[in-house]
Amino acid sequence: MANLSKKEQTHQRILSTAARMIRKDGFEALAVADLMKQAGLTHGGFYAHFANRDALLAEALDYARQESQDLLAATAQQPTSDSPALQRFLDVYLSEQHLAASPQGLGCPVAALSSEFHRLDASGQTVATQTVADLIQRLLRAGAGRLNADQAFLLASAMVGALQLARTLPATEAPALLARTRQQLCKMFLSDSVPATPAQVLN
Amino acid sequence: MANLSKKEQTHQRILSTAARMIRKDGFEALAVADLMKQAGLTHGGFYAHFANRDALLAEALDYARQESQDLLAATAQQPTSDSPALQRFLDVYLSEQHLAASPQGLGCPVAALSSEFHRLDASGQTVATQTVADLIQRLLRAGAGRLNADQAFLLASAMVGALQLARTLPATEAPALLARTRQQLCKMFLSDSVPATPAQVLN
DNA sequence: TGTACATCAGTGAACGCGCGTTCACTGATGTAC
DNA sequence: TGTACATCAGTGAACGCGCGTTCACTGATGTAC
Repeated sequence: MANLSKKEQTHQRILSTAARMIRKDGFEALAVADLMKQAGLTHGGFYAHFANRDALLAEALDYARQESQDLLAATAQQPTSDSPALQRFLDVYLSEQHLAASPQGLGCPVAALSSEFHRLDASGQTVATQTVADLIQRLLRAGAGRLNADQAFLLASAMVGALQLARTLPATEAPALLARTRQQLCKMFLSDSVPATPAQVLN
Repeated sequence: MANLSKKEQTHQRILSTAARMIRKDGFEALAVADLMKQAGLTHGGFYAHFANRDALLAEALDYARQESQDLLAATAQQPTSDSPALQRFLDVYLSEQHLAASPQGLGCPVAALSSEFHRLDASGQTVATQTVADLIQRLLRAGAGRLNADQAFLLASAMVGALQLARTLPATEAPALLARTRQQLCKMFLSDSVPATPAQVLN
């Protein structure tokens, strides 16, 4: 970040702004003039930084992916905790803060945008695929041998789906529901000794 | 359907068209003039049927909810099968056909649209909440005592998330991945006798 | 150190276009007598 | 049965607006001498 030219700094600022906007309001709602205004610029300069709006969307998603990855890594790798990495990942991902993140333009872009990925252009699709693969990879790494690829995919699906459904249900119930979902997933994927049939987990 | 007036028939035709369009391209992409054209009408007549575009979106989501509910009920209640209702529900929901449904404007509207629900207006939110609650209720009923509410929410999250993530991953891998996800979920939520720790299920 | 000039990131007016919405009108339908 | 009229679903021109994109220009920066 230190050796960026002024233009590169501006480029990053536009991307950072766009990464927030797409998570808040979706890809389609992002207007070039609005983006540039929010980044403190005028709309004409946009095309000195990006070939067109579609290219910006792909770059912004990639920026959000990295940002979210850095944040989750930083939060989950606090050395104070001695719980398993996967447990900490679940705690952060299914937290009340993360539930509230995407309306603020923060948090995991998959949870914010996954049902819109298939409308991106070809290069956007590539970034989207990588973003999903990234999330699964991070779970695999956090699982540290506890998970295989299929289990990581299922866990990622459940986590992403849980955030999206919880956001749609009444705000009064959502946080508690999400907390209980986290407990279920922890018991299913983190208890080595205890068998984890749902009936046993919850009754 | 038999006793509908001509205007009511037109209304249903617009809704049916809109329900397909939103699942295919999302809420934001639906243009009033395009919708009316696809329904075989001119755009001016739109406002004799709906207060405005937002009201149409809410009604179209509700139409898609009912349509998807009817279809799933019909498919899953085939009397030829003697497998549990929940198993049949999972088989249909995580099928290759359902994976391919939303790009065609068919299938479960939650799987097609869940990350866009929070951008609907107030009455749209109400329908969205009901649509999600509906999906969970159908799982509860299909579970027939096997599931409690929290388990149904987790299962719904996993199913919706799995479809969305599978759609983003390479099309060559997606169907097989989804099939293995279905197997995992069946073993986790349908085996009464066998303990279902993921490690045991898959290794 | 001071002046002249090239570079180029960012500006803002302008473009063609499609959007949601309005409204005066048309023409088919069905009722009144 | 036949004519006159009211109803009203649907038409299509028009509106103001914001969109993505273009491009001639500005003015700050840094290099050459």
